[in-house]
Amino acid sequence: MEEGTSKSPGHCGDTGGDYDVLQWDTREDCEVRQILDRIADKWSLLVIALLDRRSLRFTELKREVDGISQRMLTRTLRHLERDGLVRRTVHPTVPPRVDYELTPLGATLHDTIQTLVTWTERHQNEIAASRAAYDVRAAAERETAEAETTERNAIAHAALTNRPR
Amino acid sequence: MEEGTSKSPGHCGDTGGDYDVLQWDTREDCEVRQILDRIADKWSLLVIALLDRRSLRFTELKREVDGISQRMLTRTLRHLERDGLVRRTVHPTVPPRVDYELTPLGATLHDTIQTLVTWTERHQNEIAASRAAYDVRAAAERETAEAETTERNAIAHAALTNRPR
DNA sequence: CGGAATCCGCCACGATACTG
DNA sequence: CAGTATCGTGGCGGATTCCG
Repeated sequence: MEEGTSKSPGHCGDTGGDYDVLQWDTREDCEVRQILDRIADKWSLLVIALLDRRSLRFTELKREVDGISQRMLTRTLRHLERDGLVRRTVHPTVPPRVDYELTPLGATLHDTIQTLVTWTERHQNEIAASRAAYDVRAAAERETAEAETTERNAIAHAALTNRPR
Repeated sequence: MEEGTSKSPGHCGDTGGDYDVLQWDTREDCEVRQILDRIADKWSLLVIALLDRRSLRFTELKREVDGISQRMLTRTLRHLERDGLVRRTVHPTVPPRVDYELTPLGATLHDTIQTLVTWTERHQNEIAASRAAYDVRAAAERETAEAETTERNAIAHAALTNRPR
């Protein structure tokens, strides 16, 4: 069905054998990266998560996402629709009504994403702690470095003023 | 580092009750989003994937990623280090040598990411097909719309030139 | 070798106004 | 209501230079 002809605009992965892990990353023009970038998109995740529960109208989405501009919402939805993750249904009424819903493919993506969100929720405390510790270290280092430079400057200045040889 | 440090960790989610699914998405300042954005980062995934196999030096990393600037590599590594995903080891030799390796936390993240990459690889054909179909439809629509406007213009022009009432 | 600091182009995104 | 079109800008990311 959808099998076969991957016309391969770059035909990245599945050379088989070894680790495919190393295949998808080095090529930045790889198609996997394109899709990943879309998924990684700031708004896509939110839209997908919202649509997973029920289909929504444009304005409902706009209201729920809170912070998205209509421009970005439109773009995001178009992209998701293009990728076959979201289905757009236009009701020829007046005023117009457009419903958005997740396709089966989109639903499977949402499942996959959830594991990542779960990971994030589970480890956000560790990460926060790590960040705090890092910031403390960084601040300390910056301070010592600063002290050293001022001291160095003081020495140099003293050498120049007191005994210019 | 001119990076925007996340002040106000203000513990976003877990207001309890209902679905937590709906908690992490609506708040854009949520910490989960911050972490997700980092993961979504163009280079972070690549670096993590490479470090999963073995620890690497700075230059090795730079050579393997292919396309990254030293600035971005440094930034990426600093961020990952700050989040506790990567450990940085400086050998006080000359010339200097710095090794980067995944922390246990970073390793678990890599595992989680892998499921997403697997999903992408598994469905990239469907997505490519969907995109192609969408593009065809879009092109067709654009063409009809264009035809309509030209026709409309022709009618208007005729009306103005032949019988200006 | 492994960075830090500086300059700068560019485009992604937001705000606004208009349309059907 | 559900978009498109247009313009202005902030910041991301690349190139370059200098330092330890």
